[in-house]
Amino acid sequence: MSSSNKKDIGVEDSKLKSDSVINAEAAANILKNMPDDEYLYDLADLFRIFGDTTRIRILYSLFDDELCVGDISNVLGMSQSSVSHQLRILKDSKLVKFRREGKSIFYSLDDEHVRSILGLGMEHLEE
Amino acid sequence: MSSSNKKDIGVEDSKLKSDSVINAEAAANILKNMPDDEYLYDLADLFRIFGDTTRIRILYSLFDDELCVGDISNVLGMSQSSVSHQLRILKDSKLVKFRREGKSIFYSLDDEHVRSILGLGMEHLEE
DNA sequence: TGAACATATGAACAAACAAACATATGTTGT
DNA sequence: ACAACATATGTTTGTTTGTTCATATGTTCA
Repeated sequence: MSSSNKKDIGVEDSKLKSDSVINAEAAANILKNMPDDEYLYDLADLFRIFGDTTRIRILYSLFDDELCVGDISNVLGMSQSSVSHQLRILKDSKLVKFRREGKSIFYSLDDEHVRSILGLGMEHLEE
Repeated sequence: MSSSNKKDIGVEDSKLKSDSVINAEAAANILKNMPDDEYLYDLADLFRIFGDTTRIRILYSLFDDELCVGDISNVLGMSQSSVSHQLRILKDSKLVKFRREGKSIFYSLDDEHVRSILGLGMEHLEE
């Protein structure tokens, strides 16, 4: 804590917004409407998954169809180990699912949120 | 959702590595439909911004109304420096905008994508 | 059962990053 | 111009994290 949270509020301004610090009631209201910290932590965790180029590329390679690990490695020109490590992260976050077929394991996007989140991100970039 | 059309492939395609299941044409098609690397890098950059609890909390504190830096510090119980550093990152990514009013600088969400991206993330968590 | 193949996992290392501290920039009122 | 205030920024530091290498697990087929 470094600054006081009270100052001379403008005489003509009865609304919340002014050129001074908000009051304690408004602050409490903000905190009340905010999800609890654990939830926000999970949310940040989720977006952190999307925050890596390798994982983004993996997700995009799975956009239309499932692929096995070796295919992803070949398509993206990455090592099998690296792809597998990242797939585990994507799997733990329920962003991809998998099915085994013989020696291969096929990965695919787990739900529609993945596509829509990627889509919204792209929309934001186009501005 | 398509999922089971990759069986008898890769056998006669000598260009493929041994662990490939899809053929070269399919692989080329995936790459063709994928945004270029620079774009994907920007996309990962954008989501990385959301991938931190501090920034998520800042964004949520701005969900309904603008706030100045000191208000955010007080509401979230964080140092002014830390908030300011993170606001710069949010500002550079066009996730928040600001206006000066006297000594204070008021920050607010820059566009509706911020709210919708957060919303989609929350939807994904509820499953 | 053993060999070949496909994927997963553990450990080590370097790069990226957020928080803390100190300091600088910019604004207002006296 | 000076003092007080609000915010921004440079630097250091401890932590997180993605990649690589080596190895383990698991599957198929002869």
